[in-house]
Amino acid sequence: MSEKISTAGPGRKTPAEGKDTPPRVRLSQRAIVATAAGLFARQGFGATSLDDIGESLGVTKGALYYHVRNKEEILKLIFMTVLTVSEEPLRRIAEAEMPPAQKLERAIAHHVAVAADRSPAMTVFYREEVHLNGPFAREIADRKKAYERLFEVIIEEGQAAGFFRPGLDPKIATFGILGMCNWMSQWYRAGGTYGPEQIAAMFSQIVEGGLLLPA
Amino acid sequence: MSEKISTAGPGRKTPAEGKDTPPRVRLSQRAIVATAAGLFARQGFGATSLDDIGESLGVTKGALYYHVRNKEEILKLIFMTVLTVSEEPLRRIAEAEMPPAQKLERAIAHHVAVAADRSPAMTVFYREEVHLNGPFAREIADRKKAYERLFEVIIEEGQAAGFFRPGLDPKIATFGILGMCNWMSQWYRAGGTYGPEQIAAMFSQIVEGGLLLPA
DNA sequence: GTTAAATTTGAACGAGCGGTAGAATTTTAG
DNA sequence: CTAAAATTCTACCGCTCGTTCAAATTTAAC
Repeated sequence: MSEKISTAGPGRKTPAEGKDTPPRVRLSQRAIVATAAGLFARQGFGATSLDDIGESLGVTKGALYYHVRNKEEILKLIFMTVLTVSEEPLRRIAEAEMPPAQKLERAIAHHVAVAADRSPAMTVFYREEVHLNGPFAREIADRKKAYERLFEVIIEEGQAAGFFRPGLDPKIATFGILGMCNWMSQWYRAGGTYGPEQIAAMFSQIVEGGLLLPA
Repeated sequence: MSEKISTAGPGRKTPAEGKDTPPRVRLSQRAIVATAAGLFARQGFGATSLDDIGESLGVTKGALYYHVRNKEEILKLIFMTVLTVSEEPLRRIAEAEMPPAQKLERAIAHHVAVAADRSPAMTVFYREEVHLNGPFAREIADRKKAYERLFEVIIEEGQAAGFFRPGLDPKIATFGILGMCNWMSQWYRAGGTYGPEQIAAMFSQIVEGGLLLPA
């Protein structure tokens, strides 16, 4: 799961590299994963062949196997990417000293930002989880649950501090909030009417204040 | 898309049938679709073979082809089922004479009820849409959009009538609400702590009143 | 330029799957 | 019981796809 992540082998660097050689994208594990994420998001994991991925990269599928163990590993790497990008920032927000409402706002903003920024990977993350098996599937499930738990705790704190409506199950509220955000993978497109910040603001408005105007 | 939906052929009825013969489940299009929905939801469309479906029904895969044109049609029928069950009740709610808040509550309750009642089909509906193609894909997309539009209108009406917070884009609000509900396919299990009505009530509470207590 | 490592190619294999057709079996009507 | 219709089974075909591997090619170091 976490062996060699090195992208370039020994015979890879040009003398004048390291600051000005971005013309052609060298085949690498990262490039494969990024391209595959896009294809998986658009066509589905099962419906995307290694030939497809190779073609998108201008390479034969055989070449992929030098950088990646097999198709499953590509999928695994996509999942790892999403979790890696998501977990730590949220943990920092959860641990920060802040009024609950602000914590929740930032957590939502963070989650929406990731959903927007890593849109294809996010789509794969929440659609293709069925294709994971063995201990890795377990690991992902656990970390996902831990991630959700952070939202839960924020809500619990808000309730305990008397800021949030009591009696509302924090688990369900969390499911609702994450549902709102994660559903973005079904409609959000970069360059649309609203950017991530605006979407996050609207979601926060709904979640905190509700649609109803005070009578 | 809508040829023979008949479940039993001419040589099908037993003299004493029609009110007391439910012991063994006869193979039928409906049974195939129901079983397939469960398998598709659990393993994914692409990862479920016709052999799997046949085995779950105690039948060879060849038998399936007497009731269904091909694998794709099974998927199509699942989509039709979801839409058929969802559309009309929501339309009735949208057209009813009711205060906007109540309309929204009923719409949410309806959607949550469908999500809970048709959980596997719903999971397939929102996960395997990529596998549709041609005019059918278009039809589904259009009807889905029309369904969302009904929520949108309810919110617009609420804003116009001065009950709902103005300035909030009804499209985004709709995405948020439907996201909350549809996300149930990722966590809801029948027999859990809360039933559909309770979940719907909590979602309504969040969407209408928000988490924040009036200061 | 030469050499060794790194990377890619091209071809092939084997498994699994969707689909098909005719034979075989079951069911219903008379 | 019999014939016809309905339903299921068995066996098979062709195709796609993931994977492997030795050969060919490119790249980097000296």
